[in-house]
Amino acid sequence: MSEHPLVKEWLSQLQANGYRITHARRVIVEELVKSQKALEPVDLFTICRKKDPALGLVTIYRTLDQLDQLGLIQRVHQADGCHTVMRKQNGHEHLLVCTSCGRTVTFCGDNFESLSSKVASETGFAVSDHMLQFFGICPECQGQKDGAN
Amino acid sequence: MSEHPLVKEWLSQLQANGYRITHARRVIVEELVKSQKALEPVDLFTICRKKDPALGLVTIYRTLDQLDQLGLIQRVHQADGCHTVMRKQNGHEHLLVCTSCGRTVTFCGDNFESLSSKVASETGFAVSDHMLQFFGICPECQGQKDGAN
DNA sequence: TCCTTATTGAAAAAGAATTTCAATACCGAA
DNA sequence: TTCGGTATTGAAATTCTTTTTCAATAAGGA
Ligand SMILES: [Mn+2]
Ligand SMILES: [Mn+2]
Ligand SMILES: [Zn+2]
Ligand SMILES: [Zn+2]
Repeated sequence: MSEHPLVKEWLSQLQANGYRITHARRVIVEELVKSQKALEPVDLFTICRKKDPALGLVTIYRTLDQLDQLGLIQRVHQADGCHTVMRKQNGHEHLLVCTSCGRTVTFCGDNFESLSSKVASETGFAVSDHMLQFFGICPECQGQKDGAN
Repeated sequence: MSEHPLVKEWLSQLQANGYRITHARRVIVEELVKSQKALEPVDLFTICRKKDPALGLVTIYRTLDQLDQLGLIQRVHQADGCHTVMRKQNGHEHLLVCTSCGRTVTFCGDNFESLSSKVASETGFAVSDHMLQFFGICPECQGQKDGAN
């Protein structure tokens, strides 16, 4: 029952940017914040509908756009495209994604300082950002396939 | 006029996998191999149509699928999705993508050996792969905005 | 050259995302 | 608390992308 502190934070951010706090937005934010899986818009729609049967898919798309503009969510890259989203991690955190079920965990410890400046000077590009993800099979999915584990 | 050696290589690979070498496939492969930019299917279609005005967009999609299955191309991740493709680099090479024009160069030098095994043991995931891209502005696009450079 | 069949492009269909619009819910001002 | 302006909503229509179907064609081995 306890409300995830990020929900309050996100709703405040929306409000601070001139958006109203509506029932639809609250439901969507709650589900996005708590999800441990990368979700497609239509997945999120299905989940949110259980809390608000009148919700429209179009509101999912609109709200995702808004949260994206506020930098609160990110697309998750997978072999077949970037159709899922998750809440954005801190700058130094990246995603490890289960290719079987979409479950994610985060990790940090990458350090591209020297590599990116080396690449920048060699190519003339002004390097401003990076995207890093690890892929693998989560413990639960390993168990299902291997039997006893 | 000289033909890119990769064209021959890709066509051989297609043939080795039971595909016929057709005019459409040759044109598509030539353009993909030579492109320095990440391309959307419809971009590739427009480009290839200049060499083969009868080409159908559906053949672009089909050929991209085949090349993808052979591991010859990869999706390029960008902030708004993964709608573009490029030829795949060697395992240790990654893409630096211009967020303004899509031009790409490659770099290597990342080393996730120890990080990925650390993450694996901490999370229980079987980590098998990673995806890394750098983003920035290429020299040409820098010049256009800044004036003299 | 001939024959088999993989491949093709057009058209239709399916799927995903966006736009339009009238009804409604939010929220600040009385 | 009520009221009123307007941001937000869901349904429907539209647009954009990708896939499927199918008859005609072209690749390439015999
Ligand atoms: Mn990082
Ligand atoms: Mn690497
Ligand atoms: Zn899993
Ligand atoms: Zn991606």
